[in-house]
Amino acid sequence: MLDIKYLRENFAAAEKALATRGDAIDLSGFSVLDQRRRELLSEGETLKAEKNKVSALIGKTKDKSQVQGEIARMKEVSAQIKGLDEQLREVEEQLSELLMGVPNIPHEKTPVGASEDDNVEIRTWGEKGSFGFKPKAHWDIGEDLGILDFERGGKLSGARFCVYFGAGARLERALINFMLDLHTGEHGYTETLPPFLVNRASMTGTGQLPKFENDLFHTEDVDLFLIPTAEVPVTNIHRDEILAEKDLPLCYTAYTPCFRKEAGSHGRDTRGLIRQHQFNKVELVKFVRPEDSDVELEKLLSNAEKVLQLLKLPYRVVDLCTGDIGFSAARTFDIEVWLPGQECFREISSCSTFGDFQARRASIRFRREGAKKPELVHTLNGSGLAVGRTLLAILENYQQEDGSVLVPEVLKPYMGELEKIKG
RNA sequence: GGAGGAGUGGCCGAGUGGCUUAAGGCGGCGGUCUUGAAAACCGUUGAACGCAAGUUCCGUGGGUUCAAAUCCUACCUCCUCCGCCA
Repeated sequence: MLDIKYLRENFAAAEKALATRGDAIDLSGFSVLDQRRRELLSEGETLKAEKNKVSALIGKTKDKSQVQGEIARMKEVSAQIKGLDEQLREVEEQLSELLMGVPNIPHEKTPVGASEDDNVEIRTWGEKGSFGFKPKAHWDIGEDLGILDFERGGKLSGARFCVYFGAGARLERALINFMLDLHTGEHGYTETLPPFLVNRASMTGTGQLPKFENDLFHTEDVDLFLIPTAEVPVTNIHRDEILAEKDLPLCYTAYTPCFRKEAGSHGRDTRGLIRQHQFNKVELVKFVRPEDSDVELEKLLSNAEKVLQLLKLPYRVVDLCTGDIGFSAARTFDIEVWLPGQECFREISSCSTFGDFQARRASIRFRREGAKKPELVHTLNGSGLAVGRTLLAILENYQQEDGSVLVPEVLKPYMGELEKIKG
């Protein structure tokens, strides 16, 4: 959510900045609602002050017959207050609906652009391997080795589900443990294991609701949602809290499965592990002081890159433009891994800063040493990494001509020292 | 799922319609004393909105009343017991 005061005082600038996102954002109702709200508030509060004063007087008067006139008048005033409060509630609801639907203002460093074609590649790492044969796509490698079974995934659940077997299942588990150990052991993150189902308030806090309910799986008998990313439960850990400055930055990592409807992507990436309704991810989440958020984003990004470097998987980093960043994000770097089987780079991590956008929605604040007033924190998060996509990148990059797949050096301890996955 | 009980400030906890501007304690912060510390003593200590006066917040939403932490109501959460269960 944007700062209502900022919007009031910098309306034109905000509108202009939001326009760089591309899609039309209607802020036209804001000024009228904002002004109406303040009028109702002031009118109601004047009456409440009067009511409080006279009620106290009535309370002090022993002989109530002397104050019958006041009592009758206050009855009238109470009714007026009730009416004003009702109007205020309606105006605030409309205002909140408007504000909750407005995306974040892009960071000043976010490149301006209309679509993903305007994203800026900022670096590449590693050598694309040269194969003496035509590299296969991971769905063929996985099925040939008997470690991925998309057909049975379909039988059990439907399209975009998969069953892992044997060394494939173990490789997924190895990657989760490897990533968590790296981030907790080397990068200073605290491991958390949050709920995979969350309530409406949590989804609203991070920005999935109210706008993107269609993308979420929802439970029928109780009003809960399956998390689309660990960002949601982990960021909401500190919802409605005031943190101590000395505890910042707070850095958490979490493994969770993620559930996405992928509404609107019918026909895209239908084969393989790229776009599943359920996938595993190790997430990194930070709560930081505003002045530290740019530096912390760089660190977060390098923490995610480290995973690919240790796995020796080639990748590039892309600075997303204003037209391509997500609803809540102010700035986003995507890490894209090289997939030789498909001869393209595919997103494997998305590292974002949200500024105070999520913190305001979720009311996550901190108090500076010695300060009286709390301030909003900045929140950041990034994948470190998407596990299914990492597994498929390993299959494609480590495949051998005979159809086997070498196990990356750093994963061997997690794979019982297995050297190679064979059919 | 059934039967009871309970939700008050950072924490504990008093408060059963107006004298609550939420007692008291703990913790935090500042001070006195001290070479320094501890102890003791004194003071101070929530948030939101509003230019301000002021208003609101005692789990959440409704209601009763001139007046609600307090009464009614629905919901949520936690605790105890029973049942079921990994």
